[in-house]
Amino acid sequence: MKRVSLKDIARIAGVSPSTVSFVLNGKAKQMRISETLASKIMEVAKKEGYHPNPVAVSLRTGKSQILGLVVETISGNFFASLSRIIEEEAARFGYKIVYTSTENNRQKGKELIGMLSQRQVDGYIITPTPGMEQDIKELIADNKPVVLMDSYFPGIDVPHVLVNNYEGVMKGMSHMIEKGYRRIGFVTVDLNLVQMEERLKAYQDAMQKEGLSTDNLVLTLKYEEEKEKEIGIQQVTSFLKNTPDLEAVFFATNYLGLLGLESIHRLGLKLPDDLAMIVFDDHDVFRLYPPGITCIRQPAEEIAKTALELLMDQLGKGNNNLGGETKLEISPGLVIRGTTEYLPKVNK
Amino acid sequence: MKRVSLKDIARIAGVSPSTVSFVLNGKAKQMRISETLASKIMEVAKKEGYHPNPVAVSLRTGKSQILGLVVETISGNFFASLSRIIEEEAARFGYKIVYTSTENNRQKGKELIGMLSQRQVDGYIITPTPGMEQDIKELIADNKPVVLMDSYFPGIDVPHVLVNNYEGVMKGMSHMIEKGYRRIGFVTVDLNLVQMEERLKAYQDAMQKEGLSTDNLVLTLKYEEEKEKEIGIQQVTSFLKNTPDLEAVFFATNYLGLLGLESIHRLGLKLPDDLAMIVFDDHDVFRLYPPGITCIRQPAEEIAKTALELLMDQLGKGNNNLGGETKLEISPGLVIRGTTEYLPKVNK
DNA sequence: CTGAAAGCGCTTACAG
DNA sequence: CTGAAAGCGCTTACAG
Repeated sequence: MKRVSLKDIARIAGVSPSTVSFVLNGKAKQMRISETLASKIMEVAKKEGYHPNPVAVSLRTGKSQILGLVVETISGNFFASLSRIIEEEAARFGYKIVYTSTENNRQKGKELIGMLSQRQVDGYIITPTPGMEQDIKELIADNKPVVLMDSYFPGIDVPHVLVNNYEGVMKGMSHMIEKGYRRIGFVTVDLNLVQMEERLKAYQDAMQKEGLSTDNLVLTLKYEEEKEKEIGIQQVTSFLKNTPDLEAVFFATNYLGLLGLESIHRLGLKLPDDLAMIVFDDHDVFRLYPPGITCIRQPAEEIAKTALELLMDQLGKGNNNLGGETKLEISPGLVIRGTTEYLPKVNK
Repeated sequence: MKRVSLKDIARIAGVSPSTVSFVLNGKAKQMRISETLASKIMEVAKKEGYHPNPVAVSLRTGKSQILGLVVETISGNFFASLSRIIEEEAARFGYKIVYTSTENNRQKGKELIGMLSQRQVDGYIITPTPGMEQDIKELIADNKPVVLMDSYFPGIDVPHVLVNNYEGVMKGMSHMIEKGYRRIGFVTVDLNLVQMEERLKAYQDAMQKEGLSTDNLVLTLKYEEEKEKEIGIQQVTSFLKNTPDLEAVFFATNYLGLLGLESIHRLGLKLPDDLAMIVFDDHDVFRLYPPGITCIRQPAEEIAKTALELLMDQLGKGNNNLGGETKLEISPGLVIRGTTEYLPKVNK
């Protein structure tokens, strides 16, 4: 059962391949092909079950209708959500997604060059990690359509869409402060990424605005250590134990929040009576969790959709309704598990 | 900055394209090309930064080095884990992954035909859902390499790899029974899939073996209703409330477990004192959860790796160390959150 | 209005 | 040992 080719259709319809191609690509009237002939060709194509070979089209046109998606890790709710939505949306524009996760590359020292070298993708959506700057610059220099998600490099002028980290943390801090919390700790990681800096800054600003000191209230884990789960837990545990009068802790990432949960569990602390917790959540992980935790939730759907639109803009598709924007910040939602009642006032 | 082509390399090296092709494809000595010439060509290629155009290779050879991955939903820990591992492993064999989720298709009535019609993939790894039988048959008839994951159709002879559902539930039930639980409920969904049947059967067999009745202890949600989260929760809630002397509940899927948690929360029941819970977990979702829950965990990594190996076998790669096996069942792990101490004996 | 021809970048019989 | 040539299945100037 061989596939029927365009040439087959031409033969059967008794016309030349070019005519078939024009008709099938909707250029019939542009080429002034008679309605009669056009519809006859359409019919034959349909009857024979003709589907153009995308590989041949790609070779000829230089377009593959495939987008490269580079995420940190496909497992993990946030990135999985992003991927799912991007795939859905891309399909609407006739694009497929091939994805690569960078988690190994970073460790094995492999770059996403491997990805780049396969230049059969029409565009890239990338969640940047430190050290990827060079690769992205090459892409840009190569005139490849690129959109960054979740983070960006201040030095590189490329469209990116991410949650408004500063505003998110601010919202969360305001909420905590309003609830009466004063001694609020902040646990972060020394990843050299803008979003981490923004989050820390917002925390500091929020505290300062209230005239609250942040001395000894910030724990910054080393990135390498953080990944050693046990080491991370011990550092957080020690931080929680040795910080006097701690009333609440803000975890700057979802992963840190998990470390925090384990620490709290080990210390036998009760949420939120002994300690309240607030997390800049990757996504909706904490929906599983019992009350006593406040989450800043990132709107994965909005981020993903926007990123794809920005890419479509570059590819000349889409509605261009985003104009010349190259940076979009999306306000985060504030999610509180179990309603705010679970975050009691603190007796000062 | 145009890409260098094979022809360019040939010109620069002063040989014909064929020679370059042979050398670069490691057929130098097979074609009796002199070492000197070969290494010279290699050098030029390297110096010019030559990378073969995969699209051209694909058109010529009919192979794309791309595998199609069809999962139910990419968001969701289990499938995300599967995807990640498959991507990793596939990369080792030089394959990329393009994936499609079926969650929409099912609803919108679209089949994965869209996927099929793009026949530029070399093989398929598919998580089957009801109604996909016909598509899979076509693939087989078309001689496409296919491996099913997580489920299979008894009527179709195609390699598949999944967890041993029966044994998994058996293990879990034995554990509960050993702990002293007798009135154990079972919540499932009327999905017409082998794995669901196996799970129910194991529950029934386990109970029967102990001479325990299962009358009124099984709740089967309608698939459509299950998806309406609120309806599902209400049904489970009502089941929990109206089943007298219920000591424990076995949830047949992860999603059902989530409904169960919400129900338990709403009823104000305390885990595991008022009610113990056991879940056939999609993956490691419940690692987040507090003690009192027992999980049957599916070994995503093993499943994914095995599936890929089976596919590589069909593609003529790999080690063929799986022989002629076309069905692999993997024993599930039994994971108990917070150690078994959290599952107290029941006073009968 | 329509067809013959070139060419996208490779691979691989085939002929020396 | 090496090169000229065909061909994978399309698209698109170009010539009628």
